[in-house]
Amino acid sequence: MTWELQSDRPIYAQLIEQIELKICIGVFPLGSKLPSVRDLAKEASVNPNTMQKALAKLEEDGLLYTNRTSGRYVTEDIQMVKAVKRKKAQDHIKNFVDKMTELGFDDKEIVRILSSSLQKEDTKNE
Amino acid sequence: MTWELQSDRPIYAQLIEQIELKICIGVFPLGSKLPSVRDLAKEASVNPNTMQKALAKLEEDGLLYTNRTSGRYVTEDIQMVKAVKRKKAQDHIKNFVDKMTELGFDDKEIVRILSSSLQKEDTKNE
DNA sequence: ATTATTGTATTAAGTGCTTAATACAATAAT
DNA sequence: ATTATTGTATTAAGCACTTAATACAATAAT
Repeated sequence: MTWELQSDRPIYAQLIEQIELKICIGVFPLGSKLPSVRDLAKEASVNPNTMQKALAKLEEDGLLYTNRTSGRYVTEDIQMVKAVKRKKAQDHIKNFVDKMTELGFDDKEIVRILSSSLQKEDTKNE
Repeated sequence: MTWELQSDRPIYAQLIEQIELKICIGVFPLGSKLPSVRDLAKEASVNPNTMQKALAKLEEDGLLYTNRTSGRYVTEDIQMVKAVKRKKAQDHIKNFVDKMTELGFDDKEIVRILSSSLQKEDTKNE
């Protein structure tokens, strides 16, 4: 997985989400050391200040911590990471259901449409 | 339904989405006359210029048309409106599936989690 | 004919985000 | 001891978005 940044939302907010995701799925493992701010910024093709802004927020949330000049590390609190993953999934679900409900679909229709949509995807590789 | 604007994305983009939605679900019926730019801006608590920017884009897309000083109207092309609704639903589905897949859920899990999530909502009113 | 309403355009100011270019203190590496 | 790397902070500039205050032409309403 790489960095995918769009121009229609603040970059720092997208960085926060994507770093959270990388932690959740193990690209940045529990307790591991992160690349430096400057290296991460290069990787993502953003200004170091922008990356720093994102990292500061994640640190504030407890997902990262800093050893002054040794570098930045991912939390070792597995419960915290699991909670983040759970919250992300629930947010996606709520957002999806809200949007589909706005459009006029009821719960049964939402499940049916999603299922048939995934069904179609399956058949593409058969 | 009213206007729900957040500060983390351009307002004009949110206006476009919400006006499209209002057309899709009949708040602004096919062929009907829209309130004036100034009135819509008041309703949504935004600057007339911002509302104008959104309306201009919708007109460019063909969803609205203008009679120079008589006002602005919703298209009478029901197929176009249906297509917009279909696309919106598909976009929501793709976005949801992509996000959940990123998090590590496979197709079956996605359907199962969504179903059980909606199930829980049901039981709240029983 | 006059007035009010329509969409549209322009200019100026303020805000938040991003980049660029530095700089500094702490400490790991040599 | 010296050097390189770390996170962090500051200042200036540019950009897009938003608001505010106007103004204008066309035409519906009176």
